[in-house]
Amino acid sequence: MRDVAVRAGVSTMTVSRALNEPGKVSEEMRERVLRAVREIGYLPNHLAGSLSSNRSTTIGLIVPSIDNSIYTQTVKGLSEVLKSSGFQLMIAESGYDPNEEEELITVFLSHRVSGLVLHSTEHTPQATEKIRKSGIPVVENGNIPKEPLDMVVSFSNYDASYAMTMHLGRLGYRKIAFASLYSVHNDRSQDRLQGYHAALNQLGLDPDPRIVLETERGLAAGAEVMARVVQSVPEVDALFCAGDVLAVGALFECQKRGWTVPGRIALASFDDVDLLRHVSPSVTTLRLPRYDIGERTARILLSRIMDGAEHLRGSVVDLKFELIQREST
Amino acid sequence: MRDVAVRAGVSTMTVSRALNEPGKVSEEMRERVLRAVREIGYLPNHLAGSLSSNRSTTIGLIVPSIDNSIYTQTVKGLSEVLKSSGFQLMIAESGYDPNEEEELITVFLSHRVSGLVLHSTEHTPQATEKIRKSGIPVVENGNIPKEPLDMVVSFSNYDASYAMTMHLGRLGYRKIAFASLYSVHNDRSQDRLQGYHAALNQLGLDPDPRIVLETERGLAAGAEVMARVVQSVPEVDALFCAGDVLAVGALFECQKRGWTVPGRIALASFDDVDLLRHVSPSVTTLRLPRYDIGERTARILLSRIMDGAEHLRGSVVDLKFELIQREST
DNA sequence: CTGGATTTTGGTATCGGTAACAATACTATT
DNA sequence: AATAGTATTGTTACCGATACCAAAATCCAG
Repeated sequence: MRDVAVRAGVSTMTVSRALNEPGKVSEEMRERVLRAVREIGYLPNHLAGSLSSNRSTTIGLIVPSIDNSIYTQTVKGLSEVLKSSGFQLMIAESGYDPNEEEELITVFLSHRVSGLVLHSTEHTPQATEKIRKSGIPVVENGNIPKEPLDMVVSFSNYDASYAMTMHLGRLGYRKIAFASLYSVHNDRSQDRLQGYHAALNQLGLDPDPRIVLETERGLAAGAEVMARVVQSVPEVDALFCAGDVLAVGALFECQKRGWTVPGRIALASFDDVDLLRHVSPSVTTLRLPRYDIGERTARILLSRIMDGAEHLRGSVVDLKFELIQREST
Repeated sequence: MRDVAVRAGVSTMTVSRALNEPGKVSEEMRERVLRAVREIGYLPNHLAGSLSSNRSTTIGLIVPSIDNSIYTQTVKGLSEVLKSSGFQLMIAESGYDPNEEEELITVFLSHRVSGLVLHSTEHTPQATEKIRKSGIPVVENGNIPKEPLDMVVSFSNYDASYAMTMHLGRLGYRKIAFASLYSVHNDRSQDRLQGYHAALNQLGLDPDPRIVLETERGLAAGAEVMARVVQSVPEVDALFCAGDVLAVGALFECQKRGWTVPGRIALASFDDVDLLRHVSPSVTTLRLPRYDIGERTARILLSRIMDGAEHLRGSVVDLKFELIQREST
């Protein structure tokens, strides 16, 4: 930058202004500086700028696992909005481990990110404390927690699960099995389970622990769950797969065994992946606003950072969901 | 940091050393400093450190589109290795546009990333020039280009496509259709097409422009391609979908129309997504080392950055692929 | 034409660390 | 015990920008 200043015959301060606050500099100066910048091929040093101004243009994002299709839409939404404001995204994965998450939060704070996005809503006390102390805005977006850290942009896993279970009940299914992902350190999973139970209760149906299962992610797991449930409790008439692509695996298993869907057993899923609309029978599911969550998260974060919109502190945005009835129920 | 130094009764230099080069400081000092750090709740400022030392611990990654399942495995591989060395990942998407990519490269260089990972292998001249001038190591990993920017960790799209087409030819298929993604600004796509043509030539089969199609991504596109090809050129006996989930869409279309696979038409795919093994018939495909590419990319980059392994400059790592014969051919 | 208000530009300190070298303390050798 | 050698700690300058305030230039009314 010094070189640019010398070349343009001005002070570094003027160069800085010409580049960052063009309005505060005369037309002529601006051109002279920009020409010098071009001639020298000068590239501003963001590190120095951030250090000096005590403002940064990076946002930290922590997801449990990057290779999960449900996050990518959210990341895309985040990324697109942030890019348009010149912000950068730092991404890391916590592997569903709160301690790992805490570690990553520390690293991000060290990098002086100006905002933090956390998918998980379970954090260690130290993590919470560090974030509070740093004073930067945070958005949680995997669920709507009882005690938010700061802002929340999400949908309610409890409500969604409740809605789908009620839907199955209203369609006349009486023995509704439930499969979800492991619920340790995963309050999304826990809330889904609770929503399911609340709905059963509302429907006047008795819960049956034999048909409530936790499993890992993936097609194979879904297939296995379907086989296990139907064989161990033959009177089951519906399966609600509250996790990832479980339902697809379950459907394939039915096709393989010759169990008709929804004749022999109805099937419902949780996330509207493209696949569910194209398989036969198409699968009833919940459309979750994954992309919108990312977009809205970015917007609310930017308001806080750039406009200092303090009134947004602690705000909770429930983006809702949509139940899509298809052939499988 | 000044506070920590005062509290521990030492100079800031000693604090810096106690934290970053523990070996260069006496046992007693180290403990005294660490205690002060804990008491104050001090968090080092990475920006300042990087600026001062002229070294950063961030790597920039540019992918065409984040919400594409084939990249996530690579990102995971990258992320895991980098994390273990305390490096951070900045991710951005170029939307398949070289100008956008150039813009992002500029931003990343401004942020003084110490390495760059590019999925695309097509760049603007200015982008190439900026990277060269910056002197930082770069890895391309979407393809093996004729003129690499620097290092490459990938597989050959040409070889893979050639291998699959030859495989189909050897199985006795004579009228092999080919579907790929749009090839503008996408040399991966172009290379796949060339591999296909080279194989046809080798097999002594005549190319037929009516059965070579370019389409967008997605299940619907795959379905549409299958329908179009079979109806316009009935003598076609195989379809090679060289892109994403096209093959799954194509398979569903066959099931819907009652075309047996591989009886009426054989089907082959390009990327070994989990799904292809679970559908019925299971689909012949190419297993590409997506995760390994990420892992290896990170390692080679770290060698360059931390050990200054200059002999690695310009190295090209071909991670190969594996052809998986299944029921669909 | 002059004085004061306003805009434009510059000087200097500083952000929070590390590099490079200097100074001091400690060890070992003869 | 003296000296060289090594390990430990400190001093000072600087990384490359921006903040803050001062100085110079420009403008305008009276």
